[in-house]
Amino acid sequence: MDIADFDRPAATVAAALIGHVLLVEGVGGTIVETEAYDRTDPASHSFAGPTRRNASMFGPPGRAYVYRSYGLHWCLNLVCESGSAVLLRALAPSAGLDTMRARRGLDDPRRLCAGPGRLAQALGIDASHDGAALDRAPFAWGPPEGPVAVAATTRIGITKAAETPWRFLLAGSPYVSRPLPRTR
DNA sequence: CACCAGATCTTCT
DNA sequence: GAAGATCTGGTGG
Repeated sequence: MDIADFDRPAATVAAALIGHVLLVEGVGGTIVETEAYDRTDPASHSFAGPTRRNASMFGPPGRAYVYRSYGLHWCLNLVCESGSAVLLRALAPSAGLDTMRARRGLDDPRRLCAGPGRLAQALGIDASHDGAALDRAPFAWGPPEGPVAVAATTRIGITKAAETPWRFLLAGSPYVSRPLPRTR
């Protein structure tokens, strides 16, 4: 991902990010699950306009938006077009496994980064990263290594706009927080 | 595996 | 003062 690529609709960026490698201080892996949120979306923190918490969502694209979830967890978003962002929900861990295991207090690689709170904990993300530029340290990026099969489905944990298919997955990945719903 | 309660706190109404 | 873009550990099939 080039920094300029973030200045597009969140759903476009969310799909394009699948398969890229994200590292924070050299720790991370391949992005396998994302969700998009934008200004016109009732489920988005930005829906009601700028506030103290969501200020980063209305700042320049290509930066981080970090918020506290349920008073317990940090969640990492990547800011796109003004008022929109992509929530990182899961990685396939590939770098700094020992660091992630220590931060998470468990071994199972499938559970190290499967979920927004878990991912942020494994990467050492907290409020100090809010507003940080994504094209310099501690962040580093790598392109997909081959063809990427992206699947789209509904988002998780929301009550408004629950039917909007803005959750993107690396098809078949065992590292997602929840599998693609069964079709029939 | 499914369901549920509890933890914990910032933000906005 | 209520509501969360969640996670974990418990219980019961």
